[in-house]
Amino acid sequence: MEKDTSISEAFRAVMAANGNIPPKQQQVLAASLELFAQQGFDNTTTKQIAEKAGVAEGTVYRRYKNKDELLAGVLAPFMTQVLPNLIKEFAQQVVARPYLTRHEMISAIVENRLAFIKENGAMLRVLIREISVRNDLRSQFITHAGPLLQDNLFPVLDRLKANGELVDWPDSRIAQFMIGTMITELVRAVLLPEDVSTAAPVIIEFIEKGLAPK
Amino acid sequence: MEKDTSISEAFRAVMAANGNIPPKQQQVLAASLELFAQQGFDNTTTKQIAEKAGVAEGTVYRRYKNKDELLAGVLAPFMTQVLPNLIKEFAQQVVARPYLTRHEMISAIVENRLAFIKENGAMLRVLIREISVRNDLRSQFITHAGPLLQDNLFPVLDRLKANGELVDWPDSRIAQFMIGTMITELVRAVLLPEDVSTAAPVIIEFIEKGLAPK
Amino acid sequence: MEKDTSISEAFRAVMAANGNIPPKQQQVLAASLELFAQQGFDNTTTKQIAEKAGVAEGTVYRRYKNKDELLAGVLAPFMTQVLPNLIKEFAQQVVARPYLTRHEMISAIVENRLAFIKENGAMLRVLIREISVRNDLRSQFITHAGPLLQDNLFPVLDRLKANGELVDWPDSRIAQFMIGTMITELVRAVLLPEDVSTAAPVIIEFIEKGLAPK
Amino acid sequence: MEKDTSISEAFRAVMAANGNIPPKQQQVLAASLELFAQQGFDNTTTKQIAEKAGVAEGTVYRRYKNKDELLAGVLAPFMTQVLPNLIKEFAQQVVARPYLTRHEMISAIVENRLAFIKENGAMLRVLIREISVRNDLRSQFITHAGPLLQDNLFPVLDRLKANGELVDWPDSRIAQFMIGTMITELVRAVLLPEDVSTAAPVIIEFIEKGLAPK
DNA sequence: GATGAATGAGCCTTCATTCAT
DNA sequence: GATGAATGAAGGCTCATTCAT
Repeated sequence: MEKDTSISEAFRAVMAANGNIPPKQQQVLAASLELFAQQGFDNTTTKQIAEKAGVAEGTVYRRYKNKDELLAGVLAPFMTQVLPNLIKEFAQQVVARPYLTRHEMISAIVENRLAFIKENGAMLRVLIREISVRNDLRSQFITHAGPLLQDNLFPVLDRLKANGELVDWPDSRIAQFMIGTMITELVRAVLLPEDVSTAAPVIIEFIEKGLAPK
Repeated sequence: MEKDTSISEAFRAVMAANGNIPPKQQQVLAASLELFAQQGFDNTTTKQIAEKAGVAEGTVYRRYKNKDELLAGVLAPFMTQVLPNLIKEFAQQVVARPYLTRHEMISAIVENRLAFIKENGAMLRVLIREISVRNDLRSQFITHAGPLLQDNLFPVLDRLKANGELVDWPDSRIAQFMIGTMITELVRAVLLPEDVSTAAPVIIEFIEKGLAPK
Repeated sequence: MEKDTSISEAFRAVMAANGNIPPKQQQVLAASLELFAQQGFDNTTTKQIAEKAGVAEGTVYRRYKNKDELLAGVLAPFMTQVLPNLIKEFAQQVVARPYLTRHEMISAIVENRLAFIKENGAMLRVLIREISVRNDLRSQFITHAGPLLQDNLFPVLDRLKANGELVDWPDSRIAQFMIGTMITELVRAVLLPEDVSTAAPVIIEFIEKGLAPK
Repeated sequence: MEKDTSISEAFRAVMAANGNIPPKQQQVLAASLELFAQQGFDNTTTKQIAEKAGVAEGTVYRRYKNKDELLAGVLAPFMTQVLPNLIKEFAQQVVARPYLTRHEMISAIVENRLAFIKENGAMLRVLIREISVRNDLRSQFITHAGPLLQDNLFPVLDRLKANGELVDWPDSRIAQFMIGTMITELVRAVLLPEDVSTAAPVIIEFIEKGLAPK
């Protein structure tokens, strides 16, 4: 289950799916992601990208008109493909079970989403870093992620609340705690890179107890 | 308790305490912090800083040899003064009570630390953003924050664990959940800036339940 | 007498005569002329030329080694074919008449040369613009046009002068005034594009009177 | 009366009048004009300008945000200062005389305007070259020069026409012939640079006869 | 012959930094 | 100490040109 940490499976899958992206441009995207994650967008030069991708600098600009569009090109597939698939996949696992318990739901989310988060850590780090400073990205993210949660996660939460399985807080708050707690694992990986303990069980327990009804 | 979202009380206190920082340089620091938080370090020019500070560009360089030192100058007081004071203040509130409950501890942390986080949101955002990309800052942060937690928070956690008040997880994990959950409030403020609901009680309840022993 | 403002009859005739120019290259030449006239040589990219010509960028380079040769390819037929034919044609109209009047000569020149100038305005504009900056083009032009005038126009002028029909100025000066006055019509067309008044009679009158003997 | 052909008196006067243009920026303007005239705007690099002006490349951008504004900076004083002064100066010479002859008027125009044209040849060449390709410049020129002629030259022409001194053509046409004929001297200077004969008398005679009433 | 992806030199421009006043 | 004009290294980007298919 351990994947190449620099370029995620999901990313590669997206690029493969987009069969029309020529290989050199895929190398450019992959190199960009890696460098953006390591050094930040602003500290990465197009020359570095070209070198790491093994292409000329001009090639970087064949598909992407400028550096900003390159960033968009790196993040867009994540927002429009990876994220939606992920959340819908979750919904499918869960929506069919009428008597879902809190534990089952949270396990379903955490267990393979956590692997996903670690696997896509680079992309997530770039996304989070740039969202904090780019209004266009922020609103794009809200536009994409908001409805996804609203349509796929919130109905499940409401059902659990109705069944007395879940504390009666607004859905947005519950999502904040669930997602937030998972993301702390990303931060932990940055601050304590040597730590490799499997965190999933602990995280599941923390969220599960934290979200129990009073 | 007065809030100034751009330049925090704590920041001003530090600068005032450092009586040897001349007023123009304080303006430079304040302008830098604000601009770094709004636009990011890399997207902020020294010209913008000079303008907002009401000084000439050359003046920015009197005390700070270069832009990197200016960033250090903005963040260092936070790391070396604000953060230590904050944690030690917490320790004093808590260390004297032999039969501290989990609820009391978490309330003590959340209640005024949350206000602090919001108040110093700008600084924290700059810190978090730059830590993710600057190794020097990251190790500096770990060097400073690690021992502080080790010395002031972890003993308290150990005592609560010994009293059966707290789940038996490693201290670092407990800290991760506590601090992480609080920081989700920062993120929430960025993504949903219009939301102003008081989150403290909910956060306390979530952490408290989440960290209860099985 | 059909006008096509973008690609002149004369130009097409030249290209047709040069039977060895393949059609794609003719399209390239035509597109180049049009774009050079509209935007200037330097502001025209080979990509634009390729697009307008409906060929691939590489095809532009099959016959013309580089962009400069393309410019030469556009202007050369004008200099070596069109211009000589034009002047010789004029000479034939005029040389046979021993008692040519000033009016007859100037009418002969202006009347259909003016149509020619307007028709080939694009080419002339490119030529004039680039001559002012390219020494090779300038000397090439002088080499071609100088003898043509010398051989075909100047003898006629001399005869008229001998007959007391023409003011006794150096031939080069007389040519300057005749050609210059006609070219003002080009400039007028650029500055006042909406104006379409027939200028020929006025121009003939102006030159005719201006060149009368004292 | 011979002036430095590269940087005209008028240009220097304008810059001196604009007392607020610092010397380095004047050097930049002068170098730009010279290079634009010699090589054309597009073939001149900012590096060349900086070198010729004896400044760093960055200095070129202190006053002018980009290369286009530099071109505007070179030409604007000509359009807004030099040209108006020139035409008004002419009007003063001529407007007071109720019984002005055609010869007097044309002499007044040609005699020192011709010197001016040669003196400012560089600027005029840049202006003419760029007007043919830049719509903004063209309309700016029309906006400036049109009314100037309308207000200062045309009334004089009308008076002469009323007095039977001038052929009855539209003012714009008369202006076209007068100005056009003078500008042929510029072209002649480009094509026959070695020729230094004084052309003024011949030009005056040509225009004067050409514009005589029938 | 034709294509168009790829190249990379070189351009315009920005901006952290210096230093004479 | 303060100023801000000047610097020049370095970055983003363009586009004429090449060449494998």
